Amino acid sequence: MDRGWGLTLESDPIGLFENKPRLNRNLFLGMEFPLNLNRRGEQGNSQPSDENRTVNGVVDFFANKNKPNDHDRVDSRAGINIKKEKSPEIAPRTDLNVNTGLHLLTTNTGSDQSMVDDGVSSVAEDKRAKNELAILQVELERMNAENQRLRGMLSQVSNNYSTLQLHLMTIMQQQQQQQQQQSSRAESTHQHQIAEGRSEDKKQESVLPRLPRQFMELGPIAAMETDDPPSQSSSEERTHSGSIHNNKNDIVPFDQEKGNYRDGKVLGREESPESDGWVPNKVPKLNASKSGVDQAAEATMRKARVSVRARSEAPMITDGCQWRKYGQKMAKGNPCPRAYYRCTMAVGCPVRKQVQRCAEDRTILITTYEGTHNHPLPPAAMAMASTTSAAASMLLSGSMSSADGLMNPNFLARAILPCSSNMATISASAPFPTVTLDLTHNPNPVHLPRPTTQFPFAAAPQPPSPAMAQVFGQALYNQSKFSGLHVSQDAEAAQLGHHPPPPPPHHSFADTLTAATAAITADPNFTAALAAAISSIMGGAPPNSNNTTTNNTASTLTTNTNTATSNHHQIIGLPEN
DNA sequence: CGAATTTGACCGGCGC
DNA sequence: GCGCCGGTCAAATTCG
Repeated sequence: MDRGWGLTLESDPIGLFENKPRLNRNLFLGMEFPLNLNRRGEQGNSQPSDENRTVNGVVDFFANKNKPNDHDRVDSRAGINIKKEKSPEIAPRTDLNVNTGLHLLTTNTGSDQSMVDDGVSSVAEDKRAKNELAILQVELERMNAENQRLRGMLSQVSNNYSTLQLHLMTIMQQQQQQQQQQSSRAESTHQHQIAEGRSEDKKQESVLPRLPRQFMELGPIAAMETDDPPSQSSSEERTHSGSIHNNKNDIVPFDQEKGNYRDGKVLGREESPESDGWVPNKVPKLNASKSGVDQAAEATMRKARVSVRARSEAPMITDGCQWRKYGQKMAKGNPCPRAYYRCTMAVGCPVRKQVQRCAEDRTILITTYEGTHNHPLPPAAMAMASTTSAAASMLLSGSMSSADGLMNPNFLARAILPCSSNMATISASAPFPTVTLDLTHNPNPVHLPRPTTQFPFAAAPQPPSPAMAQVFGQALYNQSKFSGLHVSQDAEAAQLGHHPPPPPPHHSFADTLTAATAAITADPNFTAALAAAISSIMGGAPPNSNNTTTNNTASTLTTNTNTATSNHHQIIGLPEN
């Protein structure tokens, strides 16, 4: 059960706070550190669990303020904390009376007080401080009222935004349906003249340009569609997701108490998805009113998964997002339990992930992501999310456009990574294709240089462990490779095993990453750009690197795909060890 | 005391 | 139709 995280800044899908209410954004930013550092109130002790949930004070502020009955408490905390805070970080701001006044207040009651040796002037100062305090309180109340109003506006605009997007999606689907009908008519007309492959190409052309963007930009809407497709009458009809196992072809006999997870009484659960914004992992049954391509596209869009294999002793990869565990199960063929998490950075975010250790090598942590975030992400989360989105988009764009793409294991691999069928074999099998980013293998020096640059965890104060830092740094690095914007200056040197240069400055990487991510997601021809970038990189453009990573940590980007059927999972193209 | 996690119950697809 | 199985829910429990 979700417990009302309320509206967060991340759930600002239209960038309202990026544009208009500058004053309030400043207010929140001004409160960011006091709230974050001292958010438990007067005692000043912060609760670790809360801090774990807190990416930054802005997020936390919004989340708490919107919880019922928590608004006043948070506000009072803010006031108290600000008064307590003498930190120079709360700089006077000409555009923000609250902080300006508080700064004056703390100045008067703080270090400058020693300068006041005259009793009369001290009383006067005290009076003045009290007056300012009263003014500030009034101002704070006014700000709170304005915040409430703006929050209401934001909510309304968000709703309108969602409604419009749904409407747009409906129109786009209708248009595409018509387009495909025309296309199929044309195909049948020229059936004897046009080769089958060319027909498939035509279909690809009509489908491909739209889907990646749909995935990247309309992900939230796609997720909403799952819940309530406007043009689909059978919103209640659902099929179940296919199984996703560990990425090994292990059919290890596994005896477990099967009765634990089956049988029982019927329970009405239809209300929960709407009430808490959570979209169940269900795929609507194929609707007869839709074309086969549409159906496959929708199903694949929702079910595409990206699995990340990484060596880690930690129970979970730190990917910058906030997750809540909602289940754990024993999966067949793996003695290690599989944990289920959902993203809690925004209300109703459809992204989930499964975390499970590999049966063969329990140092390998398999994290499988599904869905697209419906909220902005911090840079650290952006890295992983964009990487997985990129891989999923890559997969979807190929798999949905053609039956061959779905059935041919090497379809995408040949198209995208012709230089290496071993490292980057990709397959996509209906209904739930999975791309595996294998970060556990050493790089093949011929095809891929050893990327050992350790990147910072932009949103994490400290990595959970050096190994994790390397793993996730690898993910970040891979992201940068995907973007094609991470310029390498020592390609050949690294490829030849020469001593690599020192790592790039950390502070600039986050910016680069953000820019790269933005560039990726903004590219209308995402798939082509991505393929080109990867091809060029795989063709021999090694990145900056150093020798800080041990050999057993993540260093190979391998895009594998599971051929997922209900009981058999085939890994194709796993690098031989 | 609120939030996060745990864990048994339950659902629904799919294979036999 | 039955049973297996992955996935999800939600009450109970734990944690900070």
